[in-house]
Amino acid sequence: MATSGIDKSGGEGRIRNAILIAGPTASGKSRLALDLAERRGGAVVNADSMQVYSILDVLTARPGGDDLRRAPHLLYGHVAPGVAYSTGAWLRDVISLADSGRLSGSPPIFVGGTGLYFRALEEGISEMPDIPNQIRERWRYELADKGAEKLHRILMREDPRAAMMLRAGDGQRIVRALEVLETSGRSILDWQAERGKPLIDRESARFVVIEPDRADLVARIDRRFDGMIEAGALEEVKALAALNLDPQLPAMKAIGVREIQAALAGEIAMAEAIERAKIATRQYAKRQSTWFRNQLGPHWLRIGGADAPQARDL
RNA sequence: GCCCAGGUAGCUCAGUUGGUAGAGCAGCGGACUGAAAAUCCGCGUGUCGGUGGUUCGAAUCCGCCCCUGGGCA
Repeated sequence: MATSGIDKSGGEGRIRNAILIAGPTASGKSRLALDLAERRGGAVVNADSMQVYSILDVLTARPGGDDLRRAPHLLYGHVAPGVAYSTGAWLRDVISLADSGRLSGSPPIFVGGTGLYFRALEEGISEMPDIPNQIRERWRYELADKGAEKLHRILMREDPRAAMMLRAGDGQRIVRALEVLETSGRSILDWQAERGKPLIDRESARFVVIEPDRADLVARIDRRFDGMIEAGALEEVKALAALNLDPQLPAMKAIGVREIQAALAGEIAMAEAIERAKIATRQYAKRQSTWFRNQLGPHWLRIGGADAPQARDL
């Protein structure tokens, strides 16, 4: 019998009967997940890198109010914006949930737009060491100071195999390779070769990705952002700004934060800020769609088109 | 009505003395192994307002017309 729960007997996928729902921003995936959770009695688990942050209630379109009463929501808004969260941290949080038994009994529904999180769920992630803050800060400073090409040359000298896998302009990944090498004395390629263990049991899981019509999605994005402004996005950005956080932190890069801050500072008109945020959201949705189209395997059920996805279809 | 400044890519504009055009933004496609709402790579998508003329050749020069903005009436 295929009971829901955690398989601790080892190896393959400890989370059974999971339902994974991926989709670009504003595609209606949260609603779909909630409908499913109500029908099946499962918990909704966030798989979105920005909805984990508190304060950013409106701008990340995080479920709230009634939604939270209709079904349990896990890993939403549980991280302070001053924390530099990561894929690895998210995976650890999922493991804790699984170990605590909160994902058993009914199908856990993972929903979000962060492709890398779904990959980590499906394939696991290798256990690289945490990078000491001092090392991390130094390489980021070097990047800002000297530029990606210069760091790429350093990596070419220290770890030529890793350097050749990366573009000379891709500062973020170059820094990652350098800090892992310095911290562990091992190439990031060697770490990456040690695939982690899948967290979900593949056989009992269901994989769904929403692929909305592009023009339709653009219209939804515009409408939704206007709604965010009405729902208090400005106050939210003010509250975030009051924390005086490093603008490099992930939470500070949520779409709309930079744009609205610029408008509040009088650098640009609010209408301009809104337009820019809508554009940034469109571009983000496009990157998500590209990922889902090309990175998700054939076992993912692709739904969408003109009709809004319905829970009863699954 | 007259004078001036403009009409070139979806938008804002560049285009030297004539040789059928190019930047930024937008858009499109792609990559992605611990910042992923991040980071990076690739691609010009065009009746050069219209029409007649000069010329081997016109976005570039000339005439007329249309449109937009400003000024004078």
